[in-house]
Amino acid sequence: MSPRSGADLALLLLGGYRNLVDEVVRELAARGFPDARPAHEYAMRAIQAGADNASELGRRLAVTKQAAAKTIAALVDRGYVTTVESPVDARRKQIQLTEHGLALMREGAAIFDEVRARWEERLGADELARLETQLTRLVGDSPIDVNAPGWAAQGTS
Amino acid sequence: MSPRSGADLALLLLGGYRNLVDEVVRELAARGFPDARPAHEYAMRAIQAGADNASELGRRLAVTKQAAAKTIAALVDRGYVTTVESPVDARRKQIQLTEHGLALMREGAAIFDEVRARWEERLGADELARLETQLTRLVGDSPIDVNAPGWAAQGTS
DNA sequence: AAGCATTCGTCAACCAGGTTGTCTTTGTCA
DNA sequence: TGACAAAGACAACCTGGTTGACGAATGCTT
Repeated sequence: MSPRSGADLALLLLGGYRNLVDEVVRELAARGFPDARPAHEYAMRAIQAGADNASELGRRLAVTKQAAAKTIAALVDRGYVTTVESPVDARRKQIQLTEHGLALMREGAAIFDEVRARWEERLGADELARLETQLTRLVGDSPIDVNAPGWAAQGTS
Repeated sequence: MSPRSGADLALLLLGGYRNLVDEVVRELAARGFPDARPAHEYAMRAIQAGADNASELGRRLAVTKQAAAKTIAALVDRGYVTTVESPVDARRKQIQLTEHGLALMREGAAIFDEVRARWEERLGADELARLETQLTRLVGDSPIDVNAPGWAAQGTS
């Protein structure tokens, strides 16, 4: 039993991610956010955590500023984000979550946590915590750095 | 300490997958397969496991037959796969790995296993095995079904 | 044997989320 | 003041998918 090849491990990680994210997107659609995409969640988390322009957002998500600008355009389109001119730097276009954007974040976090709770039931709290700890040890050097002060304070309940 | 929100868990899974796959692609490039993409690995695993035409490949990878056909075209382009007319069904185009394709699979499996070995060093064999077991319990119902008789017999050493 | 439904592959158009490269505008600093 | 760095925008392109429409081959039923 058990996979135990490196390639299988990759498939497990990807599968876990997909299971989780697919469900969140599906649920978000059912709860009034039919146009939310996975990438939006992450971008908005980074914005909430302090990325207030395209270049900075790109840095935090480890993508180019052009890619970040496209994502921002999509978010503005959908009404999750607005841009305002920076009073201090005429080059900058500051971005902010709208009320609608904040509502999406609250709902998204709630769904993520519901899925996590189901996983906790399946594995037991200890085992899930252990799994997260070990994953953190493996992934500590990930380039995706969305978690900065600001996010945690938001509350995910 | 520790993340412990559902969204953080998603990021961990994605981060782990990316770390692993990025390294494999980078190493494959260094070892003579500069044109190998992550999707190729999975498609070729499915082919090796018995998917011998575009429609079947699509089913196993949980994508449309059109997407599978594009992947096959890319693999043929790169010399990893060849197609032959089916003797029994004139509609079918059978696909097979070439020698070059088999070489890629061997090298890819070896690299995956090297990374896994490094993770094992970092976590300890027990902890990594435990992590894989728990992930398997969470992901058992993944739609990606690449593992069928045929692959395991190939040997990944 | 005929007729119909299914399956296989393919074409075309499109989308999401990225990339590189080039450019203008604006800011900073020596 | 002049050189350089940084922000945003534009264009072209790539990968890996999607839908929809289709003809040709096959299989199933009557």
